[in-house]
Amino acid sequence: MYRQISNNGHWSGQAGAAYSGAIVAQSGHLDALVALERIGTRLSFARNAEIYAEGGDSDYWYKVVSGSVRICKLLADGRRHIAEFCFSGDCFGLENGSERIYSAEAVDEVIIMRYRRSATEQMVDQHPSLARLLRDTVLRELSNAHGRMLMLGRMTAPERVAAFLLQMYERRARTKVLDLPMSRIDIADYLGLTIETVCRILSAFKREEVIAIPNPHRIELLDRCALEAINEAGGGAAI
Amino acid sequence: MYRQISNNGHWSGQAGAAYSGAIVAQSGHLDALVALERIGTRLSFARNAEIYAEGGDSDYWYKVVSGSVRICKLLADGRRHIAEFCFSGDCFGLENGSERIYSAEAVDEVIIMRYRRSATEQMVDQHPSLARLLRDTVLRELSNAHGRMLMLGRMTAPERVAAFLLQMYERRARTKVLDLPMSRIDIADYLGLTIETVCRILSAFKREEVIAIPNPHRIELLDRCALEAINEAGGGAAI
DNA sequence: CGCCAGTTTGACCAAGATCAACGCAAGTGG
DNA sequence: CCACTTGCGTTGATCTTGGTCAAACTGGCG
Repeated sequence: MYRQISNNGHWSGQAGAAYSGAIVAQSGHLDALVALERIGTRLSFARNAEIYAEGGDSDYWYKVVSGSVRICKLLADGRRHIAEFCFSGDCFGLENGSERIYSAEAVDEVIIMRYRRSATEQMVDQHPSLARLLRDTVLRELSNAHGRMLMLGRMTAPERVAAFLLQMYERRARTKVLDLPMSRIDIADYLGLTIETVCRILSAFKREEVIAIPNPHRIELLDRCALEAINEAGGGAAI
Repeated sequence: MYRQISNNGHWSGQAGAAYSGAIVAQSGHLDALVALERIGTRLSFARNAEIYAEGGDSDYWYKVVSGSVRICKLLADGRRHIAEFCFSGDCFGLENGSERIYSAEAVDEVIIMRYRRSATEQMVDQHPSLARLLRDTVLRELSNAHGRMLMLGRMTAPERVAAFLLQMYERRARTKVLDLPMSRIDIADYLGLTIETVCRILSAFKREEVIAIPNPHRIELLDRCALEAINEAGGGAAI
């Protein structure tokens, strides 16, 4: 049961103009976005630093500029669940209630934009297009969540790992060589498996020459079709 | 498959149940709601009828007036997954893409309101408050989905069944006597278990006098604290 | 070099799935 | 009215997947 979290992250105060991903990509609503940009603050966090804690106030929402973030929850008896990984361009921390149900942690070195919720609320009322943009972001998240529910509820361990690899392929670089910033424990807690099972299945895939594992954080997809076949059996990739 | 009852439903229909009235409950935006009402159509469906099919167009979204709806997906090899049960007041079919990823079916006799998406889109731009209302609805759904993910990924079978019973208690009548409109198979597919496991665990709860089962569709919560204790161990109820 | 965190592998175990039979109440048709 | 069917639900016996426990391996670093 080793699972420590190192010291805290640090700010780098200045408001920056870092553009990538979810909201910006599908825009065409530039004035609203520029205004949104103006109310954001740029922050940076060290590996394993806590971005916000379970139980804290949800006064802000965030957008990843670079690096990876995990949204997770630790149960009383040590079981952990990772609800989502967020990569550059992804939004997180958009919540309904006033209190965080999950915490957010930096998987590696992370830079994010932080937006005050109240300020966004006002802007959203003035810019219907921004409202729709935000709503679509949330709807996409909801659709992802449904895919993950299907995975956790009805897919076997190999199907889950295959789906995970394909998902990472789609969401990160669409290249044969996949670099995974997160640890095996993170992957296990994301897939609802144990670290040993994840290892064994990756090893099995390696044995079957479906993937290669030059080092633990780098996986090469040698035979993506094989992975897709495994995943297809379970109803298609989540996400 | 469905018959149209009358062109216009009425929102006041079933104010009441705790969880219900997603949109209505927190309103106070009457003009927008009345306008929304005007673009809705009231429909009714027979038990097990399909409200919309996987793969169909997502031109509409819906709100349950009475009865229960299941949002589900059938995999190629027969595995089935139920993403959500919707009871009176709940919205469903709000989606991002143009195509349905899940189907919706009537669990029992159901009456629903149907809203055209395009019409809603226009209204939403004119009524910022409605936009926020809709977004909050989706955010609540997202939060529920996260709870379910935790359950499917990290909770044991007894924890899931306990969580399910408590959830039904909260969402339907908050009375000792719980009537469950759905079948055991529906429950199993919702919890990511098999029908046999659900039966066995319900029987175990009955043996321990935590619940009584006067008939398959009626369960009495004799000892809600015991259920809560079981559920707590797994990180608290989903929803 | 030895230590430490993370990863991998093996042996064994148990939760839950699968397979099979039976119960039971609501139709249905003779 | 009574056999017969049909669709759930329940229970038992057995099997499999993935979890648990334990030990070995690897690469980085003081």
